[in-house]
Amino acid sequence: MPELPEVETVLRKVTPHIVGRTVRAAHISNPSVIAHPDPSTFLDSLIGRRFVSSSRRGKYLLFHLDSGGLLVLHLRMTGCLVATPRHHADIPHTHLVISLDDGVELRYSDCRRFGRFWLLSENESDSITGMNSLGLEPWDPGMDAMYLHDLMHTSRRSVKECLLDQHIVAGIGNIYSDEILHSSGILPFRKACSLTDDEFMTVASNIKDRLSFFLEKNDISDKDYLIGLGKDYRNTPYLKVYGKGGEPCPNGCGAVLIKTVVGQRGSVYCPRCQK
DNA sequence: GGTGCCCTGTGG
DNA sequence: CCACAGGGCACC
Repeated sequence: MPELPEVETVLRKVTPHIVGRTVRAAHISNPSVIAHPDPSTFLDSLIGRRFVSSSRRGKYLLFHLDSGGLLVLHLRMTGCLVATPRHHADIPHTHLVISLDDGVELRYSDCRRFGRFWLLSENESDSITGMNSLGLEPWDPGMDAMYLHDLMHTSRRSVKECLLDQHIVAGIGNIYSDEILHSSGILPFRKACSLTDDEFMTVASNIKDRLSFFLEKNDISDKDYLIGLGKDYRNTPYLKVYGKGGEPCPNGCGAVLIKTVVGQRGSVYCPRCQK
């Protein structure tokens, strides 16, 4: 479920509760969310370590350990990460609980179990998470019209498929690709190679603009984050097209939004505003 | 590049 | 009941 703005929100809400804290214990109740064949090595590398910082790359969360190791998490569709007080009420589908030295518990729940944890030891080259082949971050200064042009102008894929391709720009998912393309006035099924230079510029600008907008809208208090179990993303009141097929275009153009499938993903667009 | 698959829950 | 869900991988 979560796309970049949601993952960044998870990072911001969880980080203050874990940095500086040491892992006292960890319990895996479902090893399928641990990417390593042997979860006990995962636990061995984690227990006793201190969290020194955290960061994000695309939709991956990175937790840096004092050992020089790196705990990596991808939430995929339904992953939720929350820091709770000790003895907080059980959260359904909890697969990993990391207990910290101040009593806080870092809990991972994931209904569909698509999410994954990895643990990279210091100096271990990362050939397992997929992070090393990610494209630029949306707000990287190099993520501009020329960058998109270079990676997309010979592609026979649709522009939407390219926006969803994490090797091009990291962090865009199905909701925000639709929002970006509506704001850009570009049909999702347009071939990427058909975009003009002006359109590449518009898309580059709207990627930054829309993701910034939704990141800001996702701001949430610690209390409400815990109540919502980290999945109350608060973007829905502000979505213009996603999930709104059959409704009037929010631009007031008079057309009705169309729901279709592009690149195997549900997609909504305005047949009048998007060319 | 297409397709299936990993899973569970929800809505039509 | 089936279709679908905000992700990404392995496999042709």
